[in-house]
Amino acid sequence: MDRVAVFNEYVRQKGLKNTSQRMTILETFLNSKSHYSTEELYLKLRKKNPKIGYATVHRTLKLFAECGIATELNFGDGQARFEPVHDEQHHDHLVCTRCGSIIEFEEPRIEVLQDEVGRKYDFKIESHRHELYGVCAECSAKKQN
Amino acid sequence: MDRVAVFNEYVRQKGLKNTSQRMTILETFLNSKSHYSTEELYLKLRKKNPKIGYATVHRTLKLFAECGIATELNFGDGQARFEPVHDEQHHDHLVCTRCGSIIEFEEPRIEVLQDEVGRKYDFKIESHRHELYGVCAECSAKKQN
DNA sequence: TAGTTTTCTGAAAGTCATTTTCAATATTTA
DNA sequence: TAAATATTGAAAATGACTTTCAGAAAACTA
Repeated sequence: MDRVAVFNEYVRQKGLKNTSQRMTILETFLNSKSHYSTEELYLKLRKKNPKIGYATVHRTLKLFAECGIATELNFGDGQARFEPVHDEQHHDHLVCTRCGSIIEFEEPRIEVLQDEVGRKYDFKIESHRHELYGVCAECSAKKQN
Repeated sequence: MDRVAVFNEYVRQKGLKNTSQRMTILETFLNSKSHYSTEELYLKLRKKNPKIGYATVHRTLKLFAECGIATELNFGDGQARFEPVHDEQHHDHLVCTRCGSIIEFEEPRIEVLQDEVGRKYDFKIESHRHELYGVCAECSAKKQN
């Protein structure tokens, strides 16, 4: 079931309504680069439809996260970011503290060790955050300021 | 060099001043349980000195993080938390989403894999965040609500 | 399909943690 | 000790997010 279908099903089951705004936001969200903040997506959406409100974008992104087609991220810059959930393997992020670029990485062996930690503490892991902050290859190559 | 000395040295080198507020905050911070939010530490400090201001507590905690004797944490509850840096091995956190309790864990093998990820992407890792969210043993044992 | 019910929307106001401002105060330097 | 400079606390400002509310839109019902 694709993500649009998942969303429609969620809306139906919850007795919510399927509005044109929600469809526009969903479409734009799914076709965007990952890791948009609410603000960024809002600005992008305004170009398509200048009347769309920030609150609606925000509420809709929350709704996406709720129904499992988006993941909320937070890289410590004080703005929530959202990325579409994809079918591929789970990934975490490298965040460049110079240019803000975000690289996704997968490391199944870390996931295994995480589960091990959970078992050790009798802790039921439901989610995790794992981010590596530093300087990306491009920024390292540039002259130091 | 202990953490008080590190702080004094930092203050000296930067041409800052060593005030009684900073000393009180440092002392209280180092002798507290980890993971205090600014608000929590502020309330605790007010009992010692009711005239101390929130802004001063906040500024001083930032200063501690700056000079390396505190780590700023953020567990997604919208409040920054700080913990004193200790000499022991680096640790990360298990955060219970029911009761808010925080368990520290160490897993050197994860650190090794992290470094490997960094090398793979030619990324200079400076810091990281790794948090596992879920239900702690105590909350699991309690009746479900 | 028209009427009814319910949810949505966008603008504006509110919230909350954090950050800044600024005049008074304290520390450090000369 | 005076002069220079940094710090403090209260209050105001900021900024991301959240709520409110009246009008608009969607879904249900007869």
